Amino acid sequence: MPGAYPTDPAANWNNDRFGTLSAMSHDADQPPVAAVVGPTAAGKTSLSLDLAEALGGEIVNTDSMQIYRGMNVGTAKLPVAERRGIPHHLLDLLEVTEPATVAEFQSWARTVIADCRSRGVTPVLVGGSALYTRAILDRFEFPGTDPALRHQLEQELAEVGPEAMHRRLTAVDADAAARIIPTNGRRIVRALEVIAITGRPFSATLPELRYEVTNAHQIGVDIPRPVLDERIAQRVERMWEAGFVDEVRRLADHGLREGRTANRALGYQQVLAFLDGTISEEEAKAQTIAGTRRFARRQDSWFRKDPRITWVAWDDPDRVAKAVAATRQPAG
RNA sequence: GGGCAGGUAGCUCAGUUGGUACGAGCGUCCGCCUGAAAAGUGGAAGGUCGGCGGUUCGACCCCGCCCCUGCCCA
Repeated sequence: MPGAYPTDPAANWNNDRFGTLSAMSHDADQPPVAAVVGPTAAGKTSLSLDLAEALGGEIVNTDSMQIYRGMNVGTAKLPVAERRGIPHHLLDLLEVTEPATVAEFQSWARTVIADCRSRGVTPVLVGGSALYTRAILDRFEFPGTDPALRHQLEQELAEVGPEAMHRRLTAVDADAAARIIPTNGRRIVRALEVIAITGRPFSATLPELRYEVTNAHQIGVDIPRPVLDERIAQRVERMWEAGFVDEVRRLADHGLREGRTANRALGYQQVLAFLDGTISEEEAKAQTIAGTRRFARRQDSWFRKDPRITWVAWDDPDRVAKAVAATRQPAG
């Protein structure tokens, strides 16, 4: 199984991190942008391949974890041999020790999208990271970040707790504080960071549902929860059979534990706990299944409230045709 | 056949010296989310306290019988 994936990014055509920079055109004639969304294990990958083939498109990964080199089995990354010769972008760009961030991903993805379109190719985005997809397609502007400051705030959070930090936030920005629940330390820290950096109130909130990228279309894979739950259990089972534990062990040797984001990935964090002796292997597997189901429900609630998404049933025989039709609809 | 322990929310278990179940974790459902998003976080709905009978003003908690589960002795 290992070896089925590119290990040397330079030899892999996925690695277009420094791809052609072409300004995003607002020309309505250019190819549309398709995005296949939905919960994990619903069948996004397969639909996206069919869609890309039908449209002569290329795949753009919008999955926050498949961007990591070496994280293959656990992220259900499609092996090169199964990609049907279709170019796949934004895979295997980072080492597990490197943090991934939405802002960076947004910029990479937009560059790739513009590049595809400039060549007359339809980008087909695929991934279950709802925030990433929205950050790419909608109008998102991220205030900067300051690692040192962030670190300091997190230190304080660990010491005094979220409520105390929240009171601090209230003092400097009552409006922002009112919108953040006092127990959500993560968001409180980010708000304080942004305020410190910009010297202005933390006004960053989710923008309205409006495409910033022209002629974009989202296709959601609709699947009943009982079916999805079963598929998740089977997928995790197969991951184990495919050597998932070995993959994690190998990545652990490459610093997975020291990472900021990669080691939080579903399955990886559980297997790490198993390797550290905190839980048994069976518990690791069970927790991976449970965690993935929980995640799938969270994804669902994100996508469900986006009325722009065209939903197609996971098992609809005409789903590809429907996805093609949705992508070819006039922009709007 | 006898003994012991236990049968309380979908699951694992707290709890009431008899006065309307104070429950908890998990799950389920619903929600929030701008540089960790496969992360982080809030809320809600769920129980005739194994069954039948008795004692009592009143029982999930006491008594009797029965059923089920686990362990032990024959």
